[in-house]
Amino acid sequence: MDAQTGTSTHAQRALITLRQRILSGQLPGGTRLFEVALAEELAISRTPIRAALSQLAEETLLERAKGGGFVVRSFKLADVVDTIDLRGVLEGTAARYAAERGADAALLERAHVVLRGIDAVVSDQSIDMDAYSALNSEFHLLLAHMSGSDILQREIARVTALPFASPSAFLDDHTRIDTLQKTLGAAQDQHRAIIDAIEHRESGRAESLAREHARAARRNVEYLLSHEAALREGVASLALLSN
Amino acid sequence: MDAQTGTSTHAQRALITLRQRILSGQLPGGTRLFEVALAEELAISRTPIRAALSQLAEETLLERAKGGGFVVRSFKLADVVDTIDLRGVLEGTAARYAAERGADAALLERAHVVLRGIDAVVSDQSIDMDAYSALNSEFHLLLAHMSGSDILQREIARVTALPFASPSAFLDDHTRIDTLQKTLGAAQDQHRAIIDAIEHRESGRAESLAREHARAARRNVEYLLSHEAALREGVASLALLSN
DNA sequence: CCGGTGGCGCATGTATACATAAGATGGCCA
DNA sequence: TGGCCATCTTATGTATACATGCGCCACCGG
Repeated sequence: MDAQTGTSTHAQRALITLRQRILSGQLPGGTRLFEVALAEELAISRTPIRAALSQLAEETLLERAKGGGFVVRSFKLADVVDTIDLRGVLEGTAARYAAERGADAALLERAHVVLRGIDAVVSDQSIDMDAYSALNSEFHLLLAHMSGSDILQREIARVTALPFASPSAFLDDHTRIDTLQKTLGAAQDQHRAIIDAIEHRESGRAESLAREHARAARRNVEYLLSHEAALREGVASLALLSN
Repeated sequence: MDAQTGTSTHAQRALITLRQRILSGQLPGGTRLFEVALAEELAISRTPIRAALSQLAEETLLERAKGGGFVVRSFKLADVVDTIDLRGVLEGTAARYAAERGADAALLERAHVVLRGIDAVVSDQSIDMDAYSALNSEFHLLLAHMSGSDILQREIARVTALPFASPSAFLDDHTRIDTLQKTLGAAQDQHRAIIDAIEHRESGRAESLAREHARAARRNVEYLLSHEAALREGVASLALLSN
């Protein structure tokens, strides 16, 4: 019905609208969301609004307030760093499991295909960031899958859902091409090393490498944040930060 | 209003009732929950039922079905083991952070008090399991708190919410006193070692110890499951398992 | 001037009627 | 006899009216 969003129900559209507003910082952390106000603004009834709010709470973007109601979750700078580190810990565990238990051959093969794809993108003169982002995301997805643990995979997906903890966060903020190429090249080296460790069943090495790989993303954030407004401006992934 | 459950709203009561049914295995994994049926049975309208179902989805006990509706999440045996291991990984990270960043003095002091309390309970002739359970839970809560990371603390709380991943799961299934006392004594040694490592800022040791501590719980589960029906019967924490 | 108390208003809780879409079912036709 | 289509059932989606409960503010009494 709704060609714009591709969804049919009011609740779905409200969910998408509100999520976008939270992620963009338009609804800052700590903001309380009132059902009636939202219902009037979106021109629908309270019922689909409540459904949307519930789902946003599942995504951890909202928290239930005491005595009912929802409040936009607020993220401090330390939370961003901790979440990225947490992703490193979880992906490290995934890599370790893959090495210990043995990764599925088809997944490993696909990983090599993805790695070659990233090579092609990075070596190109003008880097296609969308293509890189897609391939990078798939690599991290494959890594989680290789763990062979549904529980772990699910948990990684949860943490990764936060925009600043996504493997492909902070990719669109590199102004100079040479710096970007160097950064992506280093990340790619780590990708290769992780797969190599998994294939050689070196679980400790695999875990350490995956952790360190996330650490690079953390360094990137810390660099962005140390330069305050100048760089932080226009970094979409950080729009929902509190301070 | 409701003296039994101590809650006031219909949604709260429905939440408690349904959660109990899922955890007890009365509603097996894969069961689809129909709003109308539940509403009639609990003699309330669909609205509070939907509220309760949403909250159960937040607790990961329910999953949203394609095309709407909710299904009871099903846990395989491997999921139990993986979740306990995941707790170990997360608590290991908490212990490492505490060692690296330095734990709050008040929390450390409280931890020592708890450890002395556990000593008293364990050395007693007939062990007061409720007292042990409460102290053990508090110890693990303190550990998460010592990490100094809200993100990590929250994630540990999420994982720990599952009954079989709780630090105090599988405590009421020990028939012989001597075995129990030995088990709890070993766990207590690990508790002490973890705190010692944190106090001496030995982060690697702290992380390893916390992981191994969870591993003990995992061994306990694997033992229970290897003896099938005989032991598994009557272990409340495992009631919601699929097979 | 201060403290308590009453009421009022707002936000969520609840019930219910109606809309809609997807799946089950039965019959009909090839 | 098998497959397809219409229809009907059923479950969720949505709107709306009413209930409830809590907090705030003002007013009154000391």
